[in-house]
Amino acid sequence: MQCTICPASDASVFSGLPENKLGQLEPLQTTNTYKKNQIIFYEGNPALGAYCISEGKVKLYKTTEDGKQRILKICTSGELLGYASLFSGRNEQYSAEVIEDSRICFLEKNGFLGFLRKNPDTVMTILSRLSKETIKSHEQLVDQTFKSVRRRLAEMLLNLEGSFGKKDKKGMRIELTLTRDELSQAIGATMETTVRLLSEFKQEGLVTEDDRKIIILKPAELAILASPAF
Amino acid sequence: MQCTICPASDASVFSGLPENKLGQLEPLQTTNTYKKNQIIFYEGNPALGAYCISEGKVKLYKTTEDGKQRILKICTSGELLGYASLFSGRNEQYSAEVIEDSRICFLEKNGFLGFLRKNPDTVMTILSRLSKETIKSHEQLVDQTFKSVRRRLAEMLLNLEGSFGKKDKKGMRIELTLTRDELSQAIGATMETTVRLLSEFKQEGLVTEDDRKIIILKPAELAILASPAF
DNA sequence: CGCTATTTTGACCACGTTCAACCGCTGTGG
DNA sequence: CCACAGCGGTTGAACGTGGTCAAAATAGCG
Repeated sequence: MQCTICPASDASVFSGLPENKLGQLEPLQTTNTYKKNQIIFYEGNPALGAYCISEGKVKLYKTTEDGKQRILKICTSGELLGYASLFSGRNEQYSAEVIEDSRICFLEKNGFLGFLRKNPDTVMTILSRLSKETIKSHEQLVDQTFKSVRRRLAEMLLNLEGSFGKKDKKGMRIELTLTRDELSQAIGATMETTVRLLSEFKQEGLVTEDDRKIIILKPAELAILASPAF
Repeated sequence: MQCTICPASDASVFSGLPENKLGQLEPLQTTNTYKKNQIIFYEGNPALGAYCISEGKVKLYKTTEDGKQRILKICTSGELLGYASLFSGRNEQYSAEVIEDSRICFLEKNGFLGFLRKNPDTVMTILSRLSKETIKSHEQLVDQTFKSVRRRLAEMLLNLEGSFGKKDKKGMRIELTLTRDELSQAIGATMETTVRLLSEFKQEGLVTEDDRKIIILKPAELAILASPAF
């Protein structure tokens, strides 16, 4: 895969780079394809480099000692994985698993760092991304501390709509197949409560499902559920 | 305050910079002193610059719509505040309140960014710090999701011991006066449960208190409480 | 078509919150 | 000097959200 013709180049941290700079990036990377359920790396692995998603979807999650998982983020084209561990000199801090067939470019640590040394603008872009990630993570922490599962679920559905929603005859269709387990791991609840709440939402006519994809029927009412009073 | 003689310079993101570079930093900053309970900035304020703690202690916290607070971090000499908002172009994402008389240097946004443009090493140091912060925040999220309050409290006490502990005739004394409210906000629980658990810990002889400071008597046993089984 | 994985439902229970009262200390004004 | 307000801390009782455990139903897949 050539970076210059990568469909994700607009959305990536390399967006805005002149063509010749993008060209310098190419020899540093190796492109791999992954099938659904493949693991890109595990939490605890040494950090070998960064991973740039050219196409596809990846879930990032942490696992507890007793095997429970918490999904931190679902990433898609243009997003960079595993860079915080790289810059902090730590091992990988989460596992990355492909949830939709993907093409992902690996940027080996030293080559990547060398490239960054010559491209301060890209460093600033990465700094901006990482900052947003920290901010997001802090928000998630507050949500997990104070908000009910019901509210976290409503918010998650609206978030997913924002990231993966496609207009559909019935409503906004979330183009992403998550198991109930994954959805519950993304909001920090058990599968059972998530299932119960989701069927409540269905009975209230807020959402429906089609081909294992959730469709948001009444975003405004969901937004009310996601608001302070609940 | 001159950066070249700042007691925090070793611990700061400017550590390792040659003296002349540090000198270039000085005209960019203004030093302020703050008394306990003073607010440095509020969540939602426009991000005007970064704040470098020369001396003292500061709590960073987020507030919910209904006034509840969650402490994200307690910062001390050498730590930089408010930089994630700066790099992401957002408003301040948390409030910063002084919990112990402090001397804090303000680095105005444009001057600071200009300095960084000429000091890529400092940028990489910041990148490393921010990465660690993100990692920490992800860990906190997982803890908040799965661990009991009892366990979070035990871990917090050990963390505080690590950051602020001083050897004492009785044990490790945490040199930090936190109210019960603040301690509970730092672990994401109510004051009542925190009080109850803390008095359990006292009855079990794990900790004691003296002059409003917690003293860890049996770190090993606390560490057991902080481990998976509990 | 049988078998496994995923989802759904039910019953029960506990952790932690909420609400309320009370204690002990400190500072303040009559 | 004492009364009392105010604040931080402590304790008790009741409640409810959400987790656990178990079993059934449904869907996916060889």
